Amino acid sequence: MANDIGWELYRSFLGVLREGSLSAAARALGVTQPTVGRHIAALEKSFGLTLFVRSQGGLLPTEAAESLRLHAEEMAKTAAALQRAAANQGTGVRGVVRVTASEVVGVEVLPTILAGLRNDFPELRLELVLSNRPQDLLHREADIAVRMFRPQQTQLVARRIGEIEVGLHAREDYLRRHGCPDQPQQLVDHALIGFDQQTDFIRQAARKLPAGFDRERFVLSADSDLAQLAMIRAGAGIGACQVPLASRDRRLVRVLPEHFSLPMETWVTMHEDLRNSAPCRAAFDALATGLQQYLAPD
Amino acid sequence: MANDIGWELYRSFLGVLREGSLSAAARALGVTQPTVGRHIAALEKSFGLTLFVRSQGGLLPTEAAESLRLHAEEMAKTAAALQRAAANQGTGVRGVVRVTASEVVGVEVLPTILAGLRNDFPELRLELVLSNRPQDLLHREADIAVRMFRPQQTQLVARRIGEIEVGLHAREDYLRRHGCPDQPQQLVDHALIGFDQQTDFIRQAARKLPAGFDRERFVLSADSDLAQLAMIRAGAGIGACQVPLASRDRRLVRVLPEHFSLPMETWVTMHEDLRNSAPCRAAFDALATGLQQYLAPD
DNA sequence: CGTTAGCCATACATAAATGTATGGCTGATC
DNA sequence: GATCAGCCATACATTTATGTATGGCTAACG
Repeated sequence: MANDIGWELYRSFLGVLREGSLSAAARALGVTQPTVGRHIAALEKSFGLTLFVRSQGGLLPTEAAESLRLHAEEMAKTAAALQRAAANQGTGVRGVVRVTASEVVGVEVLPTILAGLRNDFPELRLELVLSNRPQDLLHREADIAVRMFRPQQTQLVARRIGEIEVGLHAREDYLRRHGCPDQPQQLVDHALIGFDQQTDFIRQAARKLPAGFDRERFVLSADSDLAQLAMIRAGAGIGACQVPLASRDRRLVRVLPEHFSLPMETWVTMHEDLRNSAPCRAAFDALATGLQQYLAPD
Repeated sequence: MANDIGWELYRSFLGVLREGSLSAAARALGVTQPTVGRHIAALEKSFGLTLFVRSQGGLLPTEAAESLRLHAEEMAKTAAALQRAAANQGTGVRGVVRVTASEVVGVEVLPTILAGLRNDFPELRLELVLSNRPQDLLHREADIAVRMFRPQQTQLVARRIGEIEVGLHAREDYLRRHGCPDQPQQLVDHALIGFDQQTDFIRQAARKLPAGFDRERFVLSADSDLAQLAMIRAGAGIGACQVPLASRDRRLVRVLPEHFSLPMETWVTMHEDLRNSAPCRAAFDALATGLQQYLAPD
């Protein structure tokens, strides 16, 4: 049983996996090609197995190497998390804070809030991770999350912001041309902008939808919420979007407000260890107040 | 933004956190004290914060260092997982397989099975992690788990072994002295060996218990299942243990079998990626057949 | 109060890892 | 088919990291 293996080697290993060649990995890692080559050789010797077959134009990973990839990726993630955690540890509001949110919120709502935050704290840096899949706050894939459900785990500091209402909307001129439905059944005659049944939230919400607004009727469909929003704004038809978002755009009109209304609980969440971190705390507070204002503008 | 930090430094960092001094960490890591000292200094410089206050008799971690501890621990765990994964990748049944199980199963049932396995494959090494808290198979804290519940996650290969029955038992001579109860109410007059209400399984099972066998009646209590078992074997009173375990010991007699019977579903589980790993596969099969035999001896 | 055992810091020597330079190889492009 | 751009492997120089040796310090113990 040889001794433990230097963690640096794993880093080179991951580099080669990602980049596909010693040279490219070396460039990415800021070292030279022979160094990476030696690292891989050392690993292969330690493990007693071939990780890459040297071929022209690069190295291609063996099955064994692929099976180790996830572990290496996780090491990289953890190393990044550690480094960020350290950067946020000092005094003063400086460092990098990673914020995760849905695409729509990230594109439409957060920029204003974060810009204001950056204005108050010039030494603060922000990273946005936009994804509908919740990031793992416990392992610090992100520091702060804007989420549409009550967080389950303890160890998380969570603040409930309120409810974002989702409703059907269309552009004014679209409705003028096609008529504005005042009964759900009339939706059949309209161009409906739909969603793919992906997130848990949608699956739940789908049961509460009024008849007439179901998947088979969709004329335009997109898996991206942003694309749906863009289609609504372009006057392509009737679709669902957040009410406070639509009310910013004077051309957008709400459709069937009594029949179609989905409230989404909104939470801002972070790891409890970050309460004492000045930059995270500042970002957390800014997000909470900013989103509150988004929900209920004065 | 300084460059990324060498992963080796994190290893030294964790070493100092664990050992409490540069010298001790150096011994543990197989390097020298000045080296570790330089690593810590390098980290502190990179982060721009003090991780340890140098005091007589060692370094004591600052709050900042403590907040980074979990990340460092996780890096170590992942590195270990990667190394094990690599060791199991080669051809032939060799390498290290980590098996996790409850304490009772690990002490009473597995040794025979694993000894046989080792006999068949001398190059195979086994690590036992005994804990009632389930280990994380996805992150490979263990390779194979013996569990008392159906695994939730996909990505896991699971085989249902059957049901282990838990019943009340006591030693023959104890019952001869104190009489053998044939009604639950009579338990009141006996020395009951009890458990602390810790695991989920017990909390659920507690509801199904017959009257008379509840926490207030316990004369002897232990948080360790092994200690309870030892007390039953020592003839200290009546307690719960696995039926196939008790039936090995001729002196042990089952008590109130009609009134008290808890079946525990038993599963052997591993990560699906390990299906192609010869050592894991061998261990998985051996555990499955071995446990099956434990449940229903011919 | 001296002695011991533990610790950290420093200076210097040594070993190890990295970088530089080069050659040979392949496939693409003109 | 010649040129070029990309890659890996090797030999050699250099930097970097590590180990060795030592001194100073503090707490515990006789």
